[in-house]
Amino acid sequence: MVLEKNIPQHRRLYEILRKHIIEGIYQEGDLLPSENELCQLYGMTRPTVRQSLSTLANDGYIRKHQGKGSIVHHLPKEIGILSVSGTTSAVGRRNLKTRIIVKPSIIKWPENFMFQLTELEKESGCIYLERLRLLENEPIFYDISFIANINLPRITSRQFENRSLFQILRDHYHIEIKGGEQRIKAIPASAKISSFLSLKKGQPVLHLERKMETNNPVLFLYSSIFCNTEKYSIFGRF
Amino acid sequence: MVLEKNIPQHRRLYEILRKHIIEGIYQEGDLLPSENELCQLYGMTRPTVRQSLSTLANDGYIRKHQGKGSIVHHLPKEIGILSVSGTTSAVGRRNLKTRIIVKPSIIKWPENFMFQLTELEKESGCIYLERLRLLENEPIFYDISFIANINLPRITSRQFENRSLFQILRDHYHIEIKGGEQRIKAIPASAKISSFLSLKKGQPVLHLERKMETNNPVLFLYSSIFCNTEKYSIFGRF
DNA sequence: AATATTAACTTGTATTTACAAGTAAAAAGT
DNA sequence: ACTTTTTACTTGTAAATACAAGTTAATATT
Repeated sequence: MVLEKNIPQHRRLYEILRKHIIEGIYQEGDLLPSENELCQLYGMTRPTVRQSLSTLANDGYIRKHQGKGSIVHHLPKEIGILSVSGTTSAVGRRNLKTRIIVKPSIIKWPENFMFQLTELEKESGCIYLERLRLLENEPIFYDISFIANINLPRITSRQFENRSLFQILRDHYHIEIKGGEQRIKAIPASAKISSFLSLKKGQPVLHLERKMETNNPVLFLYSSIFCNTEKYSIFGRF
Repeated sequence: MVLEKNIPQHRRLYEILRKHIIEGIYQEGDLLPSENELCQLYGMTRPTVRQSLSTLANDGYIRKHQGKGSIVHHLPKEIGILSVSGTTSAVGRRNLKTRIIVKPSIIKWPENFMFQLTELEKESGCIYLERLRLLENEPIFYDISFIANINLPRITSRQFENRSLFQILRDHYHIEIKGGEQRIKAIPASAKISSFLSLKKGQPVLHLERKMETNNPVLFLYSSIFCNTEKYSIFGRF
């Protein structure tokens, strides 16, 4: 859609190294080239290289050891969609399908919303949708999303099937997820959730309430996610 | 115990600002002094100040906006023990008590341990303990800990009551938590867990399996934690 | 052969300098 | 009164330089 040209050098190196790690060119336990070598290889100075490595370390791709070097950390082998350690959610994707259950529509915000809303958000109303996400053809997530209807023209008429919501927001509206917060609970599955996740009613389900920040300071994305964790676990780094 | 003298400047500023935020001297939404002002105030140069701010941003205490400044982010108001966003676990502590259920002892590692162990770990055996943690006098966490028995003399004879395990490790053995990973599941409470957490058997319980890395590259801490999330949620930033 | 020392690496910390890019308020123009 | 432009701030990126401190392997010593 839009070709980003002005990517900073440290970002560029970050992406290169990250890709190499994901693709297995650098494997778990491997030593990355030293900072000085990376400087030479990519024509940057050490502070710039160090910034890339620092971000990689923060995102859990490498660990740094003084005197030794940067060591590639093992990738999460479990399901990575909710890991949210990296900037994108591209960690080890499996066979993931998305099915729209409730098509996106503009509604009023629910009473007693799970997060505190700003006045601007309340006035704007929200875009609402429900999706079921299947992993290896098994229903694992039931995802209810709320997005404040701020500067998102024609969003309800877009194709959401088998495309990441985040991808649409990035490609069409230049919206990037910068961070967020979440609350996690274990709850008994309701009738609705249990049927979608093919569980017995009352079986334990993981419930996540998330608020995501974007590069637009007034725009947040909210999700209420129910997970069947009988087979898969949610994985996280810290 | 040991007085750390050689604290780097960026670390020092990080701790100062973090403390000010926690204590409410800087409140949510407030603008921190600009980078140049901080340079003057604390006699540092901008890269040094920026390193402090970068860490604060990473730990979720502030958000940075180009052209605007560093804005104090709201602190997690829920229970912070498992937030683990900061370097220490000092986020908003409430009335938290710890009760030892199984006193620390040295045992062999369980068969089929929840994480892959190194040969060194297997040989060393592990220190095992079980603790119940109460929040406002209600049992919330049941924590089963495993620590590889590597360079930890006399640890089984130490006082664990009402003292953080991490604190003991830091004060007596200079061990700091650097990061880690975890798997999260929702499971039905077993008879044992339900009785400790005063729940009905089969009620949903959050189960966390954690592996924590330390400043000693060969030493890891492991915990299997069961949480009663009826009243409190686990809070996390990303 | 075993131990201690040295040297050559590695990352960590810190200063100095410069310009780019985003934001907000003051100043100028209409 | 309103809009546009300028200005003065903010953070972001990047280079060049220096030394400290941890690690490892080669070297010298015992």
